[in-house]
Amino acid sequence: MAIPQEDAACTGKDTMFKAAKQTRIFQDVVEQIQETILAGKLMPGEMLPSERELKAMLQVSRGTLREALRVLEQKGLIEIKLGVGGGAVVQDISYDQINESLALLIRYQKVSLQHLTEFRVGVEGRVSALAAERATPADIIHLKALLEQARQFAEKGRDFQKGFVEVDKQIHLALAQITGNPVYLSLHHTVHDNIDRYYETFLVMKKREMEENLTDLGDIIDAVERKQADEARLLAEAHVLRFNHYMENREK
Amino acid sequence: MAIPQEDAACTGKDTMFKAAKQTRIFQDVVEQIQETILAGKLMPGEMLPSERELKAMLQVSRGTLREALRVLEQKGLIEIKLGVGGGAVVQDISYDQINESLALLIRYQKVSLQHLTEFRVGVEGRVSALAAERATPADIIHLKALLEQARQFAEKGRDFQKGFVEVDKQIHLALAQITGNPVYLSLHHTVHDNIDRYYETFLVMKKREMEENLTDLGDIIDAVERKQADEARLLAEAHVLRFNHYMENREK
DNA sequence: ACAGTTATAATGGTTAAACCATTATCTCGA
DNA sequence: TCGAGATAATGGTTTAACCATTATAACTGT
Repeated sequence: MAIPQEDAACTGKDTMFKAAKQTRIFQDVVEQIQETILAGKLMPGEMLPSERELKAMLQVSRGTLREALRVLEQKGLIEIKLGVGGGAVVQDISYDQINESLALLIRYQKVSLQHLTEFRVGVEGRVSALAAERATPADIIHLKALLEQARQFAEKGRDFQKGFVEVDKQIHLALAQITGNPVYLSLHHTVHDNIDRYYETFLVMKKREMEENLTDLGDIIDAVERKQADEARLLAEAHVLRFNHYMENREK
Repeated sequence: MAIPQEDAACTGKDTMFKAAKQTRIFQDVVEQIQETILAGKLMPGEMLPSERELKAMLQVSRGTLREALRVLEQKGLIEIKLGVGGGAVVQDISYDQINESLALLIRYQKVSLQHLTEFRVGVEGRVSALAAERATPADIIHLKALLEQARQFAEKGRDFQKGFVEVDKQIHLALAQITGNPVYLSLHHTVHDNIDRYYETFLVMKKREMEENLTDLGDIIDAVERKQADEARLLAEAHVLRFNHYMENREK
């Protein structure tokens, strides 16, 4: 089922009419190049013509063309390389743009850690439940391998906290992948790119807490293996809350 | 609890070092202006100096300055107005940028309607559960007023489908607001800006289906009023699924 | 023949000055 | 008083030149 597309310029509601004439030529250039990329005529990794060629093709000045390229770069559609053989390279879509948007929301202080954590509780719960319904035997093997890595970090004690936290993250990533839903994958990156700086600053886990957390993860994976969606959801929710709790306790 | 901030330029992981010297002057201009805005020295609605003044203040050429302004505009931090008294106006943060990012993901065909709906099921379930825990008497009154509007549309029949769907959306928005978590508010807008075009294209509800849906909404609001979080969650999940079902049935 | 060095040229980054298009405001006349 | 036109400030565009970076070619010494 294909999603009905719409001119990317108007993502809002009043799509009935667009401005009769937009005086901004660079916008037109942005749209032309963007459509070319999104239509698949330019694949990730391929290069656009050089600025001097493009300006001739599009019949605009170099300044105008460069303003258009800045917009496309900011959208994450292209990346510019310097020097001979340089130029605009088409990028594969990534989470960077969404992440930066959320980062701006945070910096505008519309979103606090508490908000982000509360949201994460819901997402991880849902992800774990879906994973429980969909995990293949191969997925379970992968999860258990990650769990074993986590166990080794945990038993080595607090000096290996960083490694432990990293594996913890990978387990949640693996669960998101098991859902097969790219929205959860995107959110995983977005949330962690914006929440990890916290962990690096405030999170300090004792060995006992790592083991506690390890038990959480083991229980979640166990519930997933037994395909107990609701149980997995509740365990994951509690796990995220507990994880966050370590941080809040340290802070004061 | 304040979120530890980080240079906006590097949202990624390897924040240990940044490029020793970035040759791009306009990036520096972007950062200077962005920091000024995010630090609150320029509030939404206020204007930046004119391009000719700015270029003098920043000691850069107008072309370079304009490339920086294009980036800031694309980030949603400023908006440019034409004519006398025109210029760059600082914008309040909005969901537009996140929405556009998601729209790009969809157009890159990484996200389908099925994915989006599945995600929405989880979110609306969680939102309803949180709303059940937090709704004030005033919130309940507001919800019931919206429900009454929906009832009136439903009883007038299919010619008022558009109005009915609109009120349905407002109810979900109200629930998101009750959670008090701006992340859910942002997601509501993002999901709907990207899913509504579907409804406009494929959704056709008979009077009976509208009444069915009305019952759903009534049950959810009832569960919220009785503070039955789990019940509200299950009802909301079923509601979104059913809503989506109307569309899929029509499509074939 | 090879390795290291230098020169070349293509490409993005920047500057400057001029002109065009839009629009708020002022001025003037009916 | 009000409308029409003039004025000027502001963003949008063009041009042409130069700077900075870098892949490649040419060169040079061993």
